[in-house]
Amino acid sequence: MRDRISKDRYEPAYAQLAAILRRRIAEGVYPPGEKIPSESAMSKEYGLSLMTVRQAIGVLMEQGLLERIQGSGTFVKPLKLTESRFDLDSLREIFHDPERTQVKVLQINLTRADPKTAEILQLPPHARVILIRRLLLRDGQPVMFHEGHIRCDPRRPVVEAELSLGPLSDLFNGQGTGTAKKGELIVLPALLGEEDAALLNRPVGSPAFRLEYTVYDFDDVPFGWGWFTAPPEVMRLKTKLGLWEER
Amino acid sequence: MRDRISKDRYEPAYAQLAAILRRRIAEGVYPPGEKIPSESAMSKEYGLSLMTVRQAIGVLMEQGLLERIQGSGTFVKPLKLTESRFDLDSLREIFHDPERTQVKVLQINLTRADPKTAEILQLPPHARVILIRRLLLRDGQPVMFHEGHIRCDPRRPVVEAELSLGPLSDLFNGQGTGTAKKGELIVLPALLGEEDAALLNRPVGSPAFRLEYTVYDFDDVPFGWGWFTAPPEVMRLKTKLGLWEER
DNA sequence: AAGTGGTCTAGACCACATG
DNA sequence: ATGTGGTCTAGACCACTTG
Repeated sequence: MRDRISKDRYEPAYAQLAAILRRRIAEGVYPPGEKIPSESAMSKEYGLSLMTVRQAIGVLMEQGLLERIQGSGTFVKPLKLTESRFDLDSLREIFHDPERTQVKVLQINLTRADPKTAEILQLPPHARVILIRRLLLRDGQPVMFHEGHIRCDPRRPVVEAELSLGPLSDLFNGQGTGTAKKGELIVLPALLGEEDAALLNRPVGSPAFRLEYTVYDFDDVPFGWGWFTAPPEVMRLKTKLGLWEER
Repeated sequence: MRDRISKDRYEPAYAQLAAILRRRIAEGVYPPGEKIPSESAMSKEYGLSLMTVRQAIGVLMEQGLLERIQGSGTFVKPLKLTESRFDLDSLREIFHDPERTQVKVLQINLTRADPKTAEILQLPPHARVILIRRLLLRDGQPVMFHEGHIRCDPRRPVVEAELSLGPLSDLFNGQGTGTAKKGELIVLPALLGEEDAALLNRPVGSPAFRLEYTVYDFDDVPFGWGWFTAPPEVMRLKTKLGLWEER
């Protein structure tokens, strides 16, 4: 109870309270599964308004440390491996600095849709599509392979951005100014085939991630799909959960 | 401007406003990258308090649809594949119903730590550890393989839960009542080796996920590590981003 | 019935970005 | 200087859970 919120400080009150609660959880004062003091109790104890207390709890909820149960209380959440979340941070680095990243276009064609592409893009068989295959290099070393299929739509100005030699930033850092409304992604384990392995300069049959995507425009029409192939060193799916130092 | 918040309704005002904004984004009224009306403007327009408007925006921010930039405005966020997040929902199903899930213990030993285990668990070479190897079955079909190494600590009552035949729920649905403070996980692509393949009843060399974990107790001492091997059908890493119907 | 979280208001002042 | 989001208050009433 000796913890206080200092008013005259750069750190907002809700953040201070969140830090206090976080520390108490780490010290075992509030063990996993247990209830923490009620919002009104903390409001009085620290001289904060209810909304501020709630904001502090909100912070720790986003971090997966607390759980609110209406009418019953706020509880310390035990670790659940099934609730872990992975993101593609490791790829962000790559696409965010054009200094070290180069793109080598292997192939770019106006061609006819194969059956799978026709199905995914909801096109008649043999409709026209654009096929792109490219290699992503990092400091000159090949790190990722990409194959993409784009609907060939007269209404859309065949998005130069998507064909550009640029750092793919349009696909990964925001679809141009907004052709895409939604997308679907799936990560799969895969083996490097002969071609992939040669391109990426790795042994045939070594394990890699395959990131498949489909993107839809604002009419909910799928306009592109494809995949990236990346070895695990490049695309790390790593996460922490529970109480690590700073978040 | 014809949208209104109806007061007398089961749906909270902030949710109604969030739905309105969501629809406007979907309709292209607020295109990606553009600024939406200011909080005070919406506060006046809909007759809501500022806090309520902020809550609505907060909802859409969590969904990755909006981005607040202090002093500048709130913007519609373009799709960024690198910001997609994957979770282990597919595993949650498995561990949550003991009806269909069985665990078959293949091996359970008090043994000596191998070098890797000693390093990870911060133990002297050849220290005592518990080794568990088990097979997870779903409707009688093998779906997942687990190998775990647990620190053999006299202070801790060798957590029966962890050794139990139970549905592993302690590992995946909350570490008992709270032996674990934090954990680290990494997903890797892998090939099924001879043993794994035989156990899981799959072809040798087929691709699979390997989920490696380490868990720490409240003294920050690592007390267990191990991995799960699962074919992609079992452990789906799939996600959507952008504007799908209901979230 | 009492306690808890969930929603909401009508103000206030501050920090930051932009012109 | 103006407008934006960021924080905060001191109340209020409602919905839910529990004894």
